Amino acid sequence: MATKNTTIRDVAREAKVSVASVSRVLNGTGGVTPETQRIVREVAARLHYVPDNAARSLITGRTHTIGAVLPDLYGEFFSELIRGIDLAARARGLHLLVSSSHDGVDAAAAAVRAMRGRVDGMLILSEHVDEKFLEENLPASLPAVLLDSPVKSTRFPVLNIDSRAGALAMVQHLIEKGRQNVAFIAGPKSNFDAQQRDKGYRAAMAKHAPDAPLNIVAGDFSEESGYRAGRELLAQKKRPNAVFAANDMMAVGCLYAFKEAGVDVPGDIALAGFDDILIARYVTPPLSTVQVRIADLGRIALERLAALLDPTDTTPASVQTLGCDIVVRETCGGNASAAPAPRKPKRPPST
Amino acid sequence: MATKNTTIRDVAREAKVSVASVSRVLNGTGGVTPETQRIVREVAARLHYVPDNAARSLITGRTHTIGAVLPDLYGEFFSELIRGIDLAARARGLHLLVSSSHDGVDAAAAAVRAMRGRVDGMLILSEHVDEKFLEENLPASLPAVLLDSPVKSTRFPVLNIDSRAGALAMVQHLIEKGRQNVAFIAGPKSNFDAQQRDKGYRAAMAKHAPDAPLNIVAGDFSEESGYRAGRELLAQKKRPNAVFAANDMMAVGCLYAFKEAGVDVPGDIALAGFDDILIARYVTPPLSTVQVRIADLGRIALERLAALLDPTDTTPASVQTLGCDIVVRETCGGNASAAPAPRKPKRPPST
DNA sequence: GGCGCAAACGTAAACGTTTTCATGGAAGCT
DNA sequence: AGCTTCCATGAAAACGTTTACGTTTGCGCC
Repeated sequence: MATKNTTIRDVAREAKVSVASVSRVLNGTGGVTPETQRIVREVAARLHYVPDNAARSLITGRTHTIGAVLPDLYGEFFSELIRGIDLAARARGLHLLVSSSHDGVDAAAAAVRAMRGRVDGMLILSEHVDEKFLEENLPASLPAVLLDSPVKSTRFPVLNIDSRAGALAMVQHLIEKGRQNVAFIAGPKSNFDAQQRDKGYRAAMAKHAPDAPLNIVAGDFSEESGYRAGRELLAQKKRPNAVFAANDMMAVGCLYAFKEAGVDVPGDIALAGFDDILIARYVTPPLSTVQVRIADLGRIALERLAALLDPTDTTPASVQTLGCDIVVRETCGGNASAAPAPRKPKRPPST
Repeated sequence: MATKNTTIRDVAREAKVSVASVSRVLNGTGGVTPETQRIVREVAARLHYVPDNAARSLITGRTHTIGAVLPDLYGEFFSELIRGIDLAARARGLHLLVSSSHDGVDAAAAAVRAMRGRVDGMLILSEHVDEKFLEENLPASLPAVLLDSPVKSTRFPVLNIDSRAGALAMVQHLIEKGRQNVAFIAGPKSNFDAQQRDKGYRAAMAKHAPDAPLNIVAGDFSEESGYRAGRELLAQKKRPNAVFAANDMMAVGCLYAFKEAGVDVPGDIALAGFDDILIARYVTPPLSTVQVRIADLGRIALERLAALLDPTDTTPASVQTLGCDIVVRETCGGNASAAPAPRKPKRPPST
């Protein structure tokens, strides 16, 4: 069990060459006779030799690993993001070190620092990260890409979802369907996306329904807060005829509040969410929402980071924004079919 | 940008002590005057010193990282599993290197080998892994825990979901509700869980409804295959009065097939799935299913692995099985309330 | 045949830690 | 006082690679 692992020296000895030659063969650096190569490879295979990554990293300064620092994420957003990152990383021969599940600026700082010497670059998604944070916690030489962040940095590329445009488009759609009185269920104040969606709502109202009153109720992205918001809206003297929730879970909560009160959706009140989570298409009636291509977000972020890793890269840091599309189902009075079409068959989870 | 990172030598020089002392202080090995400690810490903080993990790993042979090798997983199972693992890992000061998204035995082998020198142990969930595979691709000294696997090894602990018992309980429940003619929508032949659920179905039928015919239709865990299976069942001369699908997505597909055909669920046919994915409670009517505590699975697996990492550990390898509970909603003629209660507020995803 | 040159190969330094061992000095004991 | 014991500290080895540099070898050319 505790047998020593075979090292490059063992291979060298067995193959009757120097360690340098073994290294050259295995790395394809060239300058080795085909015959010698054959022998080395044969011996390496026979001894089950696998280079030790720690030693390799130490000398080369490269780990071929990138770190993903994420907040405490649940559900689809998380898995899709990781999937997008992992796929893109694999395509480039990079490994993925994930560090999720930490709220608080201290936890984030610890996570970032713990990656020193472990990764070549980082993908960071956290409310708590600003430029100062990065200056303090990131080694000067570590490239990083920020996801979904308000910071405008000259050093770090930022990749955002265009929440504002998505929200604007959806609210505009509702208004064009003849629902002027659009209410908005807001997300957490501190959340960047929530802020952007709020802005989108306001912009759409100002532009397309300037006479209608703004009607904003608080929420925190949870289903329960959506449910409460729904009841609150029903209690208003003048009920809105459309509700736009800052995310799908709140929209679902709101939907159940409406159902419970016997309010017809979309007959009495139209409803829309944001994110296009899986359940959006399974609630009754299926929920209109704004789709974010999360896996793409991960992929693009990783590609941006990979570019940074390449020393010949000269692309300046910039803020890039990923568009999102509205998907019209039934809750906003669209004309989709009654039963959702079976999803295109994806490879199923193993259980 | 490319400034050299500060090393332990820089700290030692600045603090006017030897590198040994700095190492001792920072690792809390003891044997250092409080005063010296103070100085070292102060200098280390001032210089933003962070130890290089590659060097540390090289000498200690420990990386404080565990690797998770997973197949190409989508959705909830994946994210919950990772979450469970990550949480438990963090609690132990371990990092998590994930390698998902690879089917095929070769990809799995490459993933496993690439982790040499990068991790202290591995969590492996893959159809393609058997004992021979591990012997060939795992360094002798690397501990590993297998998830959801049929292999019985003396060297590697295995952690399974008790799919068989869960399926048995659910089918038994359906029969006890008066539905003797339970049909089963099977999962992929090669999938271990699918096999276990099949066994559970057969066992329950044999024991509690020995006179009813077995009625098994094929599926592949996808919603679409569930939909097709549903239509197939409806076309039978003698329709079953209950359907148990090997996972929730197929149950949902089946449910839409029934809805489309105007079949009342659970009035005409009862329905149940397996996994308790999020959408199970949001379809109409809410789906009865078998709950798997996936995050727990991840947590327990990691704890098992962590125990293996401890050299004083003597626990022998064993096959451990994690129970699962049936959750009765409306599709099996249970008596749950009409609208699902809002879920207990979890921390919301960031978008 | 001597010369130079390039290709193949080997030697050893370097990477940044941890850890063993040696050393010096202070303190405790008789 | 002389002895041992113990503790804080430093010097240096070790971990397994890559790579700069030096050495050998083979070969063609004059």
